Amino acid sequence: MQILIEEIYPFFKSAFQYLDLEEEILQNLLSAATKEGHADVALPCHSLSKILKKSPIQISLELSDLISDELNQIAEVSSMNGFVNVRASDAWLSEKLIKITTNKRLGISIDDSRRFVVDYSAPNVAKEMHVGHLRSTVIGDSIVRMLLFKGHTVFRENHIGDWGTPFGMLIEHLLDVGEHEAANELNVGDLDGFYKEARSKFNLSEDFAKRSRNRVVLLQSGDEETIRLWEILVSESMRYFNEVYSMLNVLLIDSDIKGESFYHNLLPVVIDRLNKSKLLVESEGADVVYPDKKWMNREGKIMPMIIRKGDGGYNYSATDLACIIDRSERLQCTDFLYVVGTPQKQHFEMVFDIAKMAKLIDNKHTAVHVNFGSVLNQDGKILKSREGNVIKLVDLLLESISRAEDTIKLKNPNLSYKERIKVAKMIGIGAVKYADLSTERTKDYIFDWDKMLSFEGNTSPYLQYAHARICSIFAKSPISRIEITDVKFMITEKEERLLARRLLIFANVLDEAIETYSPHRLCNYLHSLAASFASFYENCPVLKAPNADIRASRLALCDLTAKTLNLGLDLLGINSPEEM
RNA sequence: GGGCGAUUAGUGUAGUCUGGAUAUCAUGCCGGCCUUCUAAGCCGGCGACACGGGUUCGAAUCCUGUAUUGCCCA
Repeated sequence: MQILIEEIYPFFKSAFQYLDLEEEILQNLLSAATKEGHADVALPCHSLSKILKKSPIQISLELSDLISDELNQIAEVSSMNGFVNVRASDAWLSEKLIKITTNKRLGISIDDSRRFVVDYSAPNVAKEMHVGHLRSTVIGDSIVRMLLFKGHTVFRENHIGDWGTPFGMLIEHLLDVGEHEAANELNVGDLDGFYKEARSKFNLSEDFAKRSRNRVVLLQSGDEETIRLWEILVSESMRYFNEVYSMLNVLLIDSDIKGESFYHNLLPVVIDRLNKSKLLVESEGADVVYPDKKWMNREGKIMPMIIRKGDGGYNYSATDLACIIDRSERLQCTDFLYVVGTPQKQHFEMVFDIAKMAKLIDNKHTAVHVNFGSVLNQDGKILKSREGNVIKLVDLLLESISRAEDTIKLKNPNLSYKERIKVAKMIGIGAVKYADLSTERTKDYIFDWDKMLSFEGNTSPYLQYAHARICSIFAKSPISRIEITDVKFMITEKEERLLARRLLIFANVLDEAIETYSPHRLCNYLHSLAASFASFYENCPVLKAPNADIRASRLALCDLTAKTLNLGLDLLGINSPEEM
């Protein structure tokens, strides 16, 4: 409990001075208790044993004697097994609760503002969005929300695949099918069908393949008619992607699109910069750079990063470096986040390495590959979009919503049709997003319909349910939520104590979540909060509390819990229905 | 061949950076709780740090070896 540590630190400091111990030791040792049941903050004394030539038990006793009286108003101090244990007093908890309750940001501080670019989602034009895009989109979006809330400037960038050789065949296929017909096909979301047809024609017909290659050349050279056709592909795909985004309730909008084509004109600049830094060398006809950190290829030779192939075509590495130039120099950003799967790890390490070598970025910049694990099927194999085996993201979302609706019908038949539809969307989409956000992002993820859509356990419906129950209390309460001001919290029951403690660490948890770009930390926290609320709810009557003061206090606990759940879920990009 | 990562109850999962007390949470299974604010809930019980060595007063956490496994390498 960070706020308690800060508060009691000075007392420990003077006790340490009295014992002639260095402050640095204190800084390392004084920390949140590992067991929630033992204490809030603990100081293990075992390592002091050597210095003071006494047993840890004796030291912990002495230390607690030294500060026990001083901390009287704040906390109870005891010693056990060579630990000094500090447990916050009910009065102190109450006082701190008042502080965050009267604070619009629930005690969350605003950081010194930095300028971030978050690169996420990145679907491919004329290709279906699948579960792999889900991870990037959902994780990236939550990180964006958290950064914004902490007061940073954030540029969202949706780096869509809208350039390169496949567009030759896609455009030729578009011409074959007819513009209107093709737009229709893309519009209804049959992107994979369109792509596969083009691909199979490319493989089967020599003539079509030849046309496609010519078309790529036209596209690269900026031929007006070709560009017009290309724009049809892009805009129809985007219309479809936007439907998915709107369904998913993510922040991405059209102006966030910075596709590969957007950086096309910067590619010669990349070559120029690398040349000026004398990094670019010729190898087997290609322009390459050897990063400082050495990588071996299969033949055991030092492997360069290819910037431009022998045929003059640019590699992804060139585009990625162009992005860095644009983001650093035009947008003046300091922090670059790439929400991209772990398989790209080596690629990004090389890119960042080269960017530093070429002085495209320096010490004031950070470039982080916010990597995430693969989506696996039940057999533990990578879920790939094989023929006839694609799982369309839209279908997944629709099924989730429909399952949520079935459950609502069952559990709350009194809800009107209109409400039910609305709430089913919040729950169905929330369940899918939460399933993806709540596990440590670098781990592989097993795609499991039943688990994803189950409303039991560590899931968003559980959190949403806790929120809805609180709203339901207020719906029946004579005191409304806005009337809750300068309440005196009366923390007396063990369920109230636990709930209060959980409420107080929100700001700290959020800081940790954003520091490591780990939404799952926020998820785990919200689940623990909802669980402690559920326990409180069962054991501490609110509206039927023993007296008016306790009722007011409990209503205030309810209100703060609801606000915390609401804000926490919002930072995950999940809605909190008021009834469900 | 080189590089990077992973391994925690039947299942899933947190903790590993920065070592600390009885390893988190969920699911599952067993047993209780609806005339009382939404039982999508609550209460109680069962059950795990892959294996070996090292460092340390103390190791899931640090070092090292082995096994299994995943990914990346014009």
